[in-house]
Amino acid sequence: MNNQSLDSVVYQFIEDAGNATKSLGMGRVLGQIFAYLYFSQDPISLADMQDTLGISKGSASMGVRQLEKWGAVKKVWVKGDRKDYYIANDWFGRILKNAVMDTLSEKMESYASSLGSAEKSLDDLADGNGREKFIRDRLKHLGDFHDRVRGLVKNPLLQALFK
Amino acid sequence: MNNQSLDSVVYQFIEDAGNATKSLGMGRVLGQIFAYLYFSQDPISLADMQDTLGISKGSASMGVRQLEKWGAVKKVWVKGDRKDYYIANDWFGRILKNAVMDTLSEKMESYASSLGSAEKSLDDLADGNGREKFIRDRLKHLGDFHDRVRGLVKNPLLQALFK
DNA sequence: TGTTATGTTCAGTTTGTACTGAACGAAGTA
DNA sequence: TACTTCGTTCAGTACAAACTGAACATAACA
Repeated sequence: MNNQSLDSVVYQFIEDAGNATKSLGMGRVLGQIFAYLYFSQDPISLADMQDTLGISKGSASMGVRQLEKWGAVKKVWVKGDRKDYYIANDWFGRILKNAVMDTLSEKMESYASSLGSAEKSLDDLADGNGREKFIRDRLKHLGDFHDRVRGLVKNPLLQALFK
Repeated sequence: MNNQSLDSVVYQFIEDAGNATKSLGMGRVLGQIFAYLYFSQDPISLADMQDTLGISKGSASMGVRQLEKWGAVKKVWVKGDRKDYYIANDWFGRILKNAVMDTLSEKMESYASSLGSAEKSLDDLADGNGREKFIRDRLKHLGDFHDRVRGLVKNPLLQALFK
């Protein structure tokens, strides 16, 4: 019932959040920073993060910038202080959507490019024999699926679920 | 228009697929194996994979097992040969769903467990002061989001999109 | 203008993970 | 029963990604 045991609950959660983001391939510090801000009533400076989380200056700076890019945290001004302060955003649907889009959309482009150049190469050496036909069909089937996933992302039904 | 240039198209695609799965955090060999099988008309043995992809025995064995688990490849018997042969499944919707579920569902459980133990700890030291109330509220909000994501996965609407 | 306080960058280091390959097990063959 | 052929396992290795921290950039202040 004192602040220290309250802190220990928060610290535990920060650790869990760090493990979560790490296991998702986003690095440990992202989860740690966000959890720290999310359970803090007051804005937090980069120096606070370094001290509390035991991370380097560079990690704090880069981590917070990544989170800002996804709309997970917001910079706020504290009167009479030159430091940058941050608070957590709590609109998780939006945050998740931004993060997923950011990490996936450029990959989708890259896949489309691979598919396209494979098709083009096939066209150049078309001879209509059995194996070429087979490969062309499979490529087509894969391309169709790619398009469906692409459309799925823009599906208003799915968009609504993130509200 | 000969088999060699056809091969080079396929090899290029295998490389791209390997890069894709790697950048998604699934390891390079999964993409390579699947692409190889997907563009092969005949069943492929583990030895074939080692030779063609230049990977180790262990990688071929473990990779193919992972893909089998997700329903991405299927074991087939070739008459008069003791080796295991594999072919690619082409129902991508099902494969993607299986893979996502497999990698995400246990994580979701783990998150639920973190949330639960944090709530329990809070209950034990409840004093109703400002900070404890704040943390409890944020925890509740996070738990609600977790439940919504959980429900989203089972949403028949979303399920249908994977058909 | 010099000094202090802060944020950013990136080369170097650490850490974690995918992959390797030798040893083993299992199951067929002679 | 000994030998051969495959598939599996897992300790060790190699490699890539995350993190560090010192050097630098920027801006406030005296």
